[in-house]
Amino acid sequence: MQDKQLPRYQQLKELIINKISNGDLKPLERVPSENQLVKMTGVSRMTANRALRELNNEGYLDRKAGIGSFVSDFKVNSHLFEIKSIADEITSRGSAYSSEILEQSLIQPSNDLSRKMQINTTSQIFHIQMVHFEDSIPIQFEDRYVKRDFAPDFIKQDFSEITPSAYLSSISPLNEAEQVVSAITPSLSISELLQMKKDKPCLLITRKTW
Amino acid sequence: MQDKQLPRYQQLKELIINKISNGDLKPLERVPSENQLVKMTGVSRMTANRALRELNNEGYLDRKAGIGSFVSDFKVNSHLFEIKSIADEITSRGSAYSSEILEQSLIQPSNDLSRKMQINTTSQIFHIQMVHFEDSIPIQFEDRYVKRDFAPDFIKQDFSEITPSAYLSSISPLNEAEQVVSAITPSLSISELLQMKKDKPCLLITRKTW
DNA sequence: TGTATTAGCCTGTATATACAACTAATGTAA
DNA sequence: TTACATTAGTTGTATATACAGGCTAATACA
Repeated sequence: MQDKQLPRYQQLKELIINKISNGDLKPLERVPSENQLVKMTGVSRMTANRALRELNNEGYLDRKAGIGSFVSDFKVNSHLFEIKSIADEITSRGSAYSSEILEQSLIQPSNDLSRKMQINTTSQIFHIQMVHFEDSIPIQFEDRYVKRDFAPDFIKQDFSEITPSAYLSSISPLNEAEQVVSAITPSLSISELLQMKKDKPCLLITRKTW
Repeated sequence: MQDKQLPRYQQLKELIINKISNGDLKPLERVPSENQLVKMTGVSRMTANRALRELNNEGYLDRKAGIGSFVSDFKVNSHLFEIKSIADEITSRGSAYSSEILEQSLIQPSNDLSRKMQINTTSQIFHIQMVHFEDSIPIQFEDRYVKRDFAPDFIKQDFSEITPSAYLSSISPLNEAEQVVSAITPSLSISELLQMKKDKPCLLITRKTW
């Protein structure tokens, strides 16, 4: 694909991003200092500086003069997009968060679903449905599909303890999202789950992350 | 406030950003090259490079090797946030855009409005209401308030030719926005303006830009 | 023992220099 | 005229060097 090689500072950046992605470097963990990178890779300090500085600007790292460079805690600082966990959002409002699992299973995708997820119909997909509560008031219904390959242990999780979003972030913190927001009048079953008055509108957020 | 002076690359960045903000440098216009900045300001080429490179990363400039550095066209590339003009959005879908002005006046803000806009009640505020059409179908009702100080000629514009968003962008392209999206059932008058069926939900976008 | 100093690490910035790659304009030879 | 080479200006990258300033731990000293 890309025949010519990337610049060295970019190689350094990707090396570190990869280590973060595959869990080799965990949040808050120390990354090699500029001088260590110089010794390890043979580049000059300025290109090591550029790599770390840009990773800092992009939110991957936190750097402090005199201390060092550390992997950002993505749970706190969601820089790429506001993929805020609904649980965090509720607790940050000072309310109590709880949830109820309706469905948690391993399925074969329908034709429509496999097309949307760009997989073939023989792949396996986790499916989870749950309701999120703020102070015992149901405020969100979640209907989520996750590739089995991406999160093999997804089905084993106890999502009354950790939300799917939080769990998936812990596996691979680097997500981008594409979402469409629209206003709908929910179906009767959903409307009942959320204890809404009949025909009251709500937001439908269709989101795809990778 | 900030007693100690900013680093030189940062001073350079702000100098250029200011020239863009006050219209001294217009979109697509050429900005001084690295070597010109060296001669003009006495910095080394590397710090001029850093200033321009970061402005490029932040979306203020477009740079091409062998060509030069140019102010970004913010109408096309809205990097800060997707404050896309409704007109652009419609035309980019290949549909025909049109609009109808309902109200265009200069008012004194109510107590509530002056508080929301953080001004005093003696300031003057432009008020405009209009409906946006996609292929003759009404799809958006706009209710906008603008500080007179910010755009003194706002009231003179012919918004059947240029949308308020586009006009305000042309005055000051660097906007940030804070917006809240919610689902509502619109009032009867709005619902009629948009030719919606009664009790059909729609999106309410409350937005504040500066 | 307690305190002050120092040494050594870290990031942050700034400079001078060098070479590569790209582009547009210009000059030159066929 | 046309085709090619040259040249100058641009950004992109990489290095070596230097100094400032923040922080920590070891060290020296009273």
